[in-house]
Amino acid sequence: MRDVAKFLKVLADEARLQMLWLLFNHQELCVCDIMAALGITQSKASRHLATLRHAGLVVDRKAAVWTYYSLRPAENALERAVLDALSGELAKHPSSANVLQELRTWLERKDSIGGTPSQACCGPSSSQECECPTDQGAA
Amino acid sequence: MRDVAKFLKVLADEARLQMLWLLFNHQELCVCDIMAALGITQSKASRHLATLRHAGLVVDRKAAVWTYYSLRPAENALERAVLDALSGELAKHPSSANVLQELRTWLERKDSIGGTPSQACCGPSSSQECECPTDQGAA
DNA sequence: GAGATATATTCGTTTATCCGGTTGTATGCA
DNA sequence: TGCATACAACCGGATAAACGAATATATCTC
Repeated sequence: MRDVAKFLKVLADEARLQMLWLLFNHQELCVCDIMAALGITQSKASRHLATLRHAGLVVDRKAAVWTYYSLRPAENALERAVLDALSGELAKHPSSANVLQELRTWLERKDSIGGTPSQACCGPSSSQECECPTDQGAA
Repeated sequence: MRDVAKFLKVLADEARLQMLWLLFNHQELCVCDIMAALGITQSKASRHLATLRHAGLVVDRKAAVWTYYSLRPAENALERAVLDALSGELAKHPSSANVLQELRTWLERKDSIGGTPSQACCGPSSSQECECPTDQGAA
């Protein structure tokens, strides 16, 4: 009973739900993708992803400097049913489309540069946590 | 998205899961039934039931001094799916049988007295929060 | 090896949650 | 009217969660 509560507690957080939603729709994402899509700090992204990993909901795969996260197939009936219901429910929410759009914009930008997120910054959209120091310092 | 997290947060507590489990199996219960079955304080029972009520998961019906709680039919697909999965999952847990047994023992005792919980105390089982002052003070 | 990058982890603080004990309120009864 | 009961609501205090900032670690590049 306690482990059921613990499992639900992992899901009962908006940031983690958003991350799962992204992974429902995108197979595999690295931490910086999630940071960019959700407009959150690196610290927050990494911490919540660790929580999901410890709960067995996602797995990580390290490739060079990047850590890619993806969903892990549900192990028991409860998990399967809840995640299934969640993916259906989140699809209806207006903010879900937004974060997916943010993610796609980010991925395009990243891709157009050549795969290194450090230079994919400074775009016209989502300039929340993503500051462009060159405009101020180097000009 | 935030309301989904909030909904899950309501479920993510062992005491509240136990209460739902009791109501999955017993249609309508008053606060004192739940206290007795779970061996918790009145304060705790009332608080968690209020949380479930505010979330729309249960409804209360007042009859004289008693407040009877029962499940409220799920309103949306997520709620329905999650509660359904929960009821199936909790049935598998060993502790679930225990609390149901405690509840039945309590209900029998209560019934044999005549419906007033205040006198149904002092039995051989589950004497956790249920002290019997007559043994000490009035003998 | 130095420097840059992507991610993880630690730290101190703030905020939320949960709890038992107490008090408030309404009902029933003598 | 006064007391007991059933429950709700409030009140500190304790525990847990979440946060941003800073630091640590590992990998790549030059």
